[in-house]
Amino acid sequence: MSNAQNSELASRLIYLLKRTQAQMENLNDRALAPIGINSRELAVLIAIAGGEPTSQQQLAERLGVDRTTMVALLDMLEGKGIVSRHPHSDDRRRNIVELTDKGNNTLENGVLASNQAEHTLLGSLSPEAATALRESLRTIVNHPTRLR
Amino acid sequence: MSNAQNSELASRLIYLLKRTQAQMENLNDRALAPIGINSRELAVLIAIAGGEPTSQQQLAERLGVDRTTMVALLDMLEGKGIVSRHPHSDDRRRNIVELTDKGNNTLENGVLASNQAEHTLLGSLSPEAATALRESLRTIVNHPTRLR
DNA sequence: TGGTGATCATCAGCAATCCTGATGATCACA
DNA sequence: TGTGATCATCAGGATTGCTGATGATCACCA
Repeated sequence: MSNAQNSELASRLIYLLKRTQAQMENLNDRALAPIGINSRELAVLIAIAGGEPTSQQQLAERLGVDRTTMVALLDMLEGKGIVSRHPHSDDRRRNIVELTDKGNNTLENGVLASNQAEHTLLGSLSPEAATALRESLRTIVNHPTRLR
Repeated sequence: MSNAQNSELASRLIYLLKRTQAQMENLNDRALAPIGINSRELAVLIAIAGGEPTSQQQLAERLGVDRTTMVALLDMLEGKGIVSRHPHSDDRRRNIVELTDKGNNTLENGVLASNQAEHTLLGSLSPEAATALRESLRTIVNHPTRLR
């Protein structure tokens, strides 16, 4: 059995990725709970803050979620007073999504909490291995094998 | 802005892991489709083959899925004639889950297809980086930060 | 022998997530 | 002016996950 480890569950990438992602999400959710948001919502805040004010659809594409999912996500965040929707002055089909003052505050605290969660997840790796992991994932995500 | 990249979405581990996992699952599902199973089902087959014949609950724990989810998963696989359930002779509360002949065949072809999918996912990494990625994920999964 | 509590597989039900396909409002452009 | 495209939204279905209950079976002990 030359490459028997390849047929073991603990070596399958699909298994390792799913487990690691679930662990990261769990750590994130617990770190963010005191702030009143979850992992998904923090991602939305980062996406809003990290670029030009854009329409909901562009925001959804940045995040990799469906456009209809973004509606519910923003409904929730707007209900918490964290984001605001305004019709675009030049194109009233679009909504400009912005962070409120409270939203900026939540984003700042959320990023700090999430950094801590990442640190916990990577605790068993050397700093070099942790950096390499992040960079490898970036490479994979930025080098998408056309999925359609 | 010393570590501004840390507040960008493309550097967040939660984002990178979710995207990478989704890509892996997509590649796997497409590679496995001709065989008649999906990623989750292949994982079940590997878990069954990779250890002692066990109860459904032990199997569920190996895989990291809920015990009630395993019921539906096995219903599907049994319907396809890939696994079989037999009451344990010494403890008739338990079901012994085994691969049928067809199941062993499906497992073999499935692993080959999944290897190909992994190769595609890792195509943009050097062989060393790919190995390091897999090992780092193994380390994280095997070093669980107690999640409860 | 009988009784008590634990374990197993299963099921019903609920919540979260994702996607498809529609709708009405608005825009671009000929 | 009108035709087709784009935007946000909504309704609905499919998938997945979990909680709690059920009936069968077991371990253990009085």
